[in-house]
Amino acid sequence: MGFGEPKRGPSQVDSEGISPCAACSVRDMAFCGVLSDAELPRLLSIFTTVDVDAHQPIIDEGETADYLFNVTDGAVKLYKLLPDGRRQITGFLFEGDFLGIAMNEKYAYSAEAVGKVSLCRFPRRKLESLLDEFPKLEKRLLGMASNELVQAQDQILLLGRKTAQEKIVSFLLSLSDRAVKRSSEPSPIALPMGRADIADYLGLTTETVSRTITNLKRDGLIRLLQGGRVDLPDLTALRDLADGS
Amino acid sequence: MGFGEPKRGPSQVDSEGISPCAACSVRDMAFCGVLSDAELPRLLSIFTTVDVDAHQPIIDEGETADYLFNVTDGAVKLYKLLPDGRRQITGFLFEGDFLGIAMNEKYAYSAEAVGKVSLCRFPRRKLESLLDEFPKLEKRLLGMASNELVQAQDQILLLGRKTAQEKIVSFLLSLSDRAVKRSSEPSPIALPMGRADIADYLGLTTETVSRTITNLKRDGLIRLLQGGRVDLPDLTALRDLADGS
DNA sequence: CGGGATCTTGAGGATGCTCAACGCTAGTGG
DNA sequence: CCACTAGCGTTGAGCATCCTCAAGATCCCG
Repeated sequence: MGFGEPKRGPSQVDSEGISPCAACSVRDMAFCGVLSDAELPRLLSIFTTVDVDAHQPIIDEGETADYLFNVTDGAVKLYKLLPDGRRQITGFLFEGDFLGIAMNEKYAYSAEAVGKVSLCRFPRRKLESLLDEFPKLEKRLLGMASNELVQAQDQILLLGRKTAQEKIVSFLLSLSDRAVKRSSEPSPIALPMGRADIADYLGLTTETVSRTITNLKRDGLIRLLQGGRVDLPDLTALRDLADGS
Repeated sequence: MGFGEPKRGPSQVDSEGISPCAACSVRDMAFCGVLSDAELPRLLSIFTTVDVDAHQPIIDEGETADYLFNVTDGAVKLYKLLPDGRRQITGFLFEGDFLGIAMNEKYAYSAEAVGKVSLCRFPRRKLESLLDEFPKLEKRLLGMASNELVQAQDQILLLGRKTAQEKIVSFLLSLSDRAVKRSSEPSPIALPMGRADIADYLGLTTETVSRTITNLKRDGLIRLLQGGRVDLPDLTALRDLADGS
C-alpha cells in the first residue's frame, strides 16, 4: 500500500489548489521557502494537500517512490522492520520536514502518522522537472540532505555507543533543540509519541524507557506535565548527561 | 588540525595538474563521471591529488570544512568521539567514494586513513561554483546524498535492533555487495580494517567481534584467508543470518 | 463509568562487556 | 639471519546492563 491509489477513506482529503502556500506557516522552514511569491504558482500546480489520521500509513518500504511529501502539521515516524517483526524507527518528522529525500526508485522505509498529520504531496516526476526549472530548489534539497546526513551520524553514534540514560536524555534534548530552531521555548517540550515509539527509535525496550524516565524524574532532571509535555529544568546538567562528560 | 594547513610531512604529496582524470580508474563510480571529456579541464583546474599514510588523519570533526575529497585508492574510516573516548565509526569509504557531503560549515566527523590512501582534494568554494556551472554535477551529488541516507538508515537498523552475529554477517555482506557493485567477485572479500575498527563500526567490542568471527568460522560460514581476506562460501545462508529470518 | 491500551514496576535471566592472560605475526635491529 | 618486541587477535571467567516475562497501575475514550 502507499499513496499510489488514493483510497484511504475520509482520513485523506485532497484540496482544491487555492494557494495554501501564501498563508503556509511552515513555508520558510520547508524547501518551498526558497521560491519567491512569483514562482509559487508553478509549485502550487503540482501538489495536493493530504490529511492522515493517527496511526495510518503514509508510505511503505519497498513500494515504488511515486510521491514525496512535506509535513505541514503533526508528527510522522519513519521505520524499518526485520522479518521477525523487530522494528527500528529511523526518525521523526515534524512541521516543515521533508519526507522522501532518502530513496532511490523504491522507498527505503515506511512512514506512519503519529497523531493527525497534514501533508503536501508531490508527484516525484513533476517535482523532478521543477528541480530542473529552479536550480535553487535543487540546491536547497542538497542542503537538506546534507543536514539529514549529519543528523543520521548523530543517531548512529547514539545507537552504537550511548547508554540507555544517555540515549533518553539526548532524545529529549534533540526535541528541545528542534523547538528552539522553530523559535519556541527550549522547555517544556511536547512528546507526541508513545513509549514504544521512543524505545524503537533509541534501540531500547518500552520497559527500559519507562524506568529511565522514572529515574530522571526522581533525580529532578525532568518533570512530566499534563498532555505528554516534559519540563527540562536544567538543560546544562542534561547536556552533560547526554554524552557522558 | 585538518587539511587547512598543508604541512603533514612526506605522507602528503600534491601533484602537478597533468590530467589524472583521463586515466582515472574510479571516474565512472565517482561524481566526476557525469562530466564529459570536454568539461574535465574545468574540474582539473580546481583540485590537487593527495596521498596519506596509514593511520594519518584526513579531516577532524569540528574543523571548518574547507575541503572535500574523492577517494581514489585505499580505505578511509569516518568516526565521531564522545568526551570520554568512546568512538563510533560512522562509515568506511573506498575508491570512488566521496568524502564531505555530510557537513555544514564544520565537518561533522573525523576521517582517518585505514591503509595508504590517495585522494582528490577540492576546495569547497571552488567546487560550489562548479556546481552552479554544471547542474548535472549538483544532481549527481544529490543522488549520492540520497544513497548515503539510505545506507545510513540500514546502519541505524543494524545498530538499534540486530544481534552481534547479525551485525557481523551484515557487515561482511555489505562489503561483498560493494565489491559486486565494482564488478569484482562477491567472495572472497578484503578486510583492510582491524577488529577494533569493525567493533567501533558495529557498536561492539573487539572481543565480541573476535568471538563471533570464530563461531562463524567453526560453523563453516566463513573462512579466513591470507592477507586479511575472507571467503564467504554460502552467501544465501549468510543473507538469512543477516536479518534473522 | 467501563475497558482496552498504555505505562509502570518487579524479578529473573541472557547477551555482550570488562578485565586479564596468552598466542601470533610482522617489523626491527643487532 | 634470527631473536626480540610491540601490536593485534584470541580465549576465558565473571559481571553489568538491558531484555524478557509478568502483573499491577493509570490513562483516556467512548
